[in-house]
Amino acid sequence: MRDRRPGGRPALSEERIVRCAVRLADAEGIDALSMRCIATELGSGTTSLYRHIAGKDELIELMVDAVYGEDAPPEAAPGPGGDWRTEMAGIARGLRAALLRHPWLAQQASRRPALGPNVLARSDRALAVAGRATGDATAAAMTVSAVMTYVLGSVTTELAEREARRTTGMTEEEWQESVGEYVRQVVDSGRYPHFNRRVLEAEERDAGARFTFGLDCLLTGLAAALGSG
Amino acid sequence: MRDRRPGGRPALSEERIVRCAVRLADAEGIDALSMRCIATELGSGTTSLYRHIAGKDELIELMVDAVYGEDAPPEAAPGPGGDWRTEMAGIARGLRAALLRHPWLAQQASRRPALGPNVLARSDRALAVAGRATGDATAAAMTVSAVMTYVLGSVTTELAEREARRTTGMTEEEWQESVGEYVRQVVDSGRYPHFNRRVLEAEERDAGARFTFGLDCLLTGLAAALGSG
DNA sequence: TACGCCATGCGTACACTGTTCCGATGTCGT
DNA sequence: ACGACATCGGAACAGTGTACGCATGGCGTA
Repeated sequence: MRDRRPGGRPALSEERIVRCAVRLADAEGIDALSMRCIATELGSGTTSLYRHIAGKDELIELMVDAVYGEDAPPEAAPGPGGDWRTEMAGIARGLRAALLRHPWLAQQASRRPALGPNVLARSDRALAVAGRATGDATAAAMTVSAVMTYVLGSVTTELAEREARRTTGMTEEEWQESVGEYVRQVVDSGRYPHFNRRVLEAEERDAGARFTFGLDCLLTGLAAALGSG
Repeated sequence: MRDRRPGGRPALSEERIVRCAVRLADAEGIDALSMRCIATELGSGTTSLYRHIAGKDELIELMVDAVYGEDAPPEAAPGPGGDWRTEMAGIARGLRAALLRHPWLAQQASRRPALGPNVLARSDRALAVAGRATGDATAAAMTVSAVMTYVLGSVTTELAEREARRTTGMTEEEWQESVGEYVRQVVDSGRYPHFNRRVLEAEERDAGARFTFGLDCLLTGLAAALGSG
């Protein structure tokens, strides 16, 4: 009855669905990602998707691993010439970039552990670098864990504000205005003296600067721990 | 028509609703938290809740600030006698404990920035400690940011596994079994040599040990950065 | 004491969600 | 040419957040 694509090749496929879902989640946010939405975008019936994926949970897992498999920026995979610190910093920046590219990714990190093949590949590269700093496999594993952990927390904090802005539909300026008003009110209450001091004296560094500062400190501490181990 | 509570005092209140919601979210997970569920638990109609809170979003914000306001464990607020490093470590452990006590809390951190009064109070205490390490307000702010960020990432990673176990209803052993099977399969593929090395050689440290290791390293690096600044 | 206002509670309804069931359709192997 | 089969998709179901409007009863005021 309906017109079908000539040749009978399937219009839907796991890969097409996942790619479309990633695109939609990037554009509209993970909350707005619904099966009906994906199907409409793909020009197919809603329930047809279930011929290729088991359910929404599995779909999200596939999405997560798919974006972890995106080409890492070149700085994340330099030749093995440099020292391990700059290389590890490169890997961290690459991970941060991936998490920032797909704001929903960090949210999923708190719901299920990422264990897909592409995630494992990233771990493998990081472990290789850490292995150059220490021969102790346990120490190397903990080093990688600490760095990944810091990156995740940093991006999460950074995205929280951005997401709040997006869902409320505020522009950067409106948001600043809104938060500024609230902060001023809190400062005037005088109950948080140190917070006041920060607001009044500290210059506002952007998220990138904060990320780099903390990462440098962490790597310094790791180097110290590994060197004396 | 219905029996009402004598004295006409309102049975519902924002505080009662928030407390109940926190209890339910702790017990059943944030996904199972629905308005109908809260109302049933409270013995009231579903839409009655909206007399006291604006909507689910606001409710969650209230929940977040409520648990941030829970009494911090004593170790988090020692007298100002000790050095700033151990005090900051105490604050970090206190934050970690709060996030672990309410597994849904870390998930919300990636959706909206925490700005409630109780959150600000915690920031204030941390800034006080950081201020003892450096006179530079900007440096102090970045130090606090780095520590909080690390804690959030660490707990997020830790909870991801726990949550996955809970939603699949697996016991610790079943989960280990399930993941172990998958890991063995990956190892046998031989595509991730460093990952293999970790699996084979590294001893498995629990989440608490990993947290402490990374935190110590971060604090070491921060001390170096602040000392030379 | 009697009246009316108004905060509070809540039943109904609506537009959504993910998912299961089952029928229709078209292609391919035999 | 015919039957098996994979693919597609409409209908239906249980569940969600919440807007609307009506009942109810306590309280301030006359």
